[in-house]
Amino acid sequence: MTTAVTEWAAKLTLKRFSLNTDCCCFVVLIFHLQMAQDRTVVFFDLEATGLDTTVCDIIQLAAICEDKIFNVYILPRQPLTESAKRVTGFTVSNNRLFLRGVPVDTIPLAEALTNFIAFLRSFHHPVLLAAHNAKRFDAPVLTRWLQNCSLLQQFQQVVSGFLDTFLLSKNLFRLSSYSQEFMVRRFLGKSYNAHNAVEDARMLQELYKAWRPTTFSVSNCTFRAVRVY
DNA sequence: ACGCAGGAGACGTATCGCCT
DNA sequence: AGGCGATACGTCTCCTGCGT
Repeated sequence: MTTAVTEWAAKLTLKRFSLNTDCCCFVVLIFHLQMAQDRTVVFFDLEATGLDTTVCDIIQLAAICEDKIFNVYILPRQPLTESAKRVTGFTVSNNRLFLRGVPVDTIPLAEALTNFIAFLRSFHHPVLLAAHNAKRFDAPVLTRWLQNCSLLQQFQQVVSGFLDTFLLSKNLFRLSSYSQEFMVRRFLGKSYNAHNAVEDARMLQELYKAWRPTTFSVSNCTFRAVRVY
């Protein structure tokens, strides 16, 4: 806590703030620190039919916390974009989902999300969901589908917020690239099966452990699960 | 008071990079 | 490719200090 306040004070000296702004900063700081402390961090990743977060379908949803793993596949209603096929290795044929040509078992999306919430509920509350680029991609997509399936309220009872490890890494280090694949090579010295949701989540957990971020750093890159309209 | 130079801050715009 | 925050860069304005 002392370190965190020192970091904050150092940041404040960089700019001139009005009294009101200082007060607001302090309130926000306390709020975020409370959010970031005493929480279970669950690392997750999802693969989707494309990059457009407003329309894409979820194909794979995976999460990991220590050695507990969650992983499900969902048959999308819409075709994958060519780039999504190339990146993820998923294809759809005859109403079946294939991963690099091998068929995988799928379940309905609502069931997948319900099971996901049950998985999250098995941990000490509240849960912080961490993903790489969560703010721009994973969180909006997941939140949109939770709301579509009328599961957002249940989800919010378990999950207090999202942590974006992309923003976290940018706050912590000066690197030439902040892609997850690059950082796994840089910090863990290994290559892995990138763009497989389970492996992405697993590597993210290892990276997080290697980084050992302070509560303050984590709180800076944490945001609430927001209702999408 | 006036003109000038230099620094800091506020903007606007362009580019980069991340996710699938 | 689509979206968007972060970053870099250029320009403008304002303030301050200094010499005349």
